[in-house]
Amino acid sequence: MTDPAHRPSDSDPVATRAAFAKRARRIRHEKGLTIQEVARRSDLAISTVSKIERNLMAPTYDRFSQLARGLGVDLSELFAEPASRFRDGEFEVSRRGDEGYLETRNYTYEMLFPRLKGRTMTPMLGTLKPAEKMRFDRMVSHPGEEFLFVVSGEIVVQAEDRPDTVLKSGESLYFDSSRGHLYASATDGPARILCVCTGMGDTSDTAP
Amino acid sequence: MTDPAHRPSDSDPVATRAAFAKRARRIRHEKGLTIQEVARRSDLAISTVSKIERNLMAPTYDRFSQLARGLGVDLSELFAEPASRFRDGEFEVSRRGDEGYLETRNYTYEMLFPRLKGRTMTPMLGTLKPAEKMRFDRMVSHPGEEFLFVVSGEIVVQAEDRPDTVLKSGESLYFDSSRGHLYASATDGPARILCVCTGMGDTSDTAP
DNA sequence: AAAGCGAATTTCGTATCGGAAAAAAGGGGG
DNA sequence: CCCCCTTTTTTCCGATACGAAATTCGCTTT
Repeated sequence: MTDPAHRPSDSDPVATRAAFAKRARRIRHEKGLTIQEVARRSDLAISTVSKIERNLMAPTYDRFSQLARGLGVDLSELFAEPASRFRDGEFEVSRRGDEGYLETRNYTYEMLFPRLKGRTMTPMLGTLKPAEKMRFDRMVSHPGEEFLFVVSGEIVVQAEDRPDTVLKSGESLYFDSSRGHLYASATDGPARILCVCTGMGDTSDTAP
Repeated sequence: MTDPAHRPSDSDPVATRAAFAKRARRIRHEKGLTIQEVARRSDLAISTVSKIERNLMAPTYDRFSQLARGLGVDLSELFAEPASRFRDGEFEVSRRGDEGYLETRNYTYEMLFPRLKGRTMTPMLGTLKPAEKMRFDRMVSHPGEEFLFVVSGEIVVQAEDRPDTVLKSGESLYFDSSRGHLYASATDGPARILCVCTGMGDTSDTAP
């Protein structure tokens, strides 16, 4: 009915509500709660929770907000469907050199937790070759944020619209990954860095 | 009573609605849209959009779902409080010992980027005292995820429903922070760790 | 000033939400 | 099978969302 031309994201008027209803019920079941329990914790009427879960009505913002509290989830979580979620007591250790290597001409990256699906952060250990031995690649940029910590050695960071920055062992950097960036060792020898990214999904793609 | 900012998952019933209203209007202004334009694209009545933006009513699920479409944003974006958002090319270096210390009986934590508002990750450097010298605190837990890397020394990690885990220098750990946890040095001397959390807002609160 | 005009707000009637309580649907015992 | 207890659904009605139209606001133009 609206212009066929533009489609912002997807968004469906009432179609998504059915999905929302199912999600609400599923979350409740996963947490082992009863309707009355949720009703009590959210200060909603029992009947209201029941109707919402069966998609018999469209809750107002207020009820919706209360429901989230009653379910013990963040408001935005009620919209975050997807699948492989990092959840409930996940706990994994990484001994050095486990697996998930990523070798390029200038870096050697080791993905630390390649098997943990749905996590927010993507940590990796890298070994940087000296700057003079590096081929000059173009800078990389990707959505999300990036935290960089120098474990040993000394590195130089090139970033778009920024003077080069030298970081010594123990120093760190936090920046918007969408700014183009590039690392290299600042000395004759290699340098070890620890790099934690967000917004990379959880599949290995391009190195930072 | 609740945090002034927002965050963990508590969510106030109607208090947050005001923030929601402001956000809706701000997004509309940022996109240079008029109320009627949004009304047209979302198939909402003009008056409805106006009332929602001024917090004169609590829209139903269907309405704010339509509103999101009309604004050209994803539903979840309407709830993701950007507040002070980390944005567009942010770039900050942390030399060791800058500031933001957090000293407790058992740990010494140094918040690495206390000034960077709106970031997703909260990185900190910690020095752990030996286990035998630690007072036995109860485990801490908080929403979000946590990545821990041992910079030097050797540590022991206690976690709920988990056998104690010993991590040596260079090894790391990734887990759901809502599982109760506690760290200590595993040797006679202190240990240095790097800890990166998510979901802590960006104000310093309890140590991990 | 007054007029003109688009944007935003207010008014008002109706459709719908949403709470309290009644009814129904499980689920075990005895 | 009947009774008792818990969980869920249905019913009923007061409260509220929400659309159409009227009104007011904030401009610019003459």
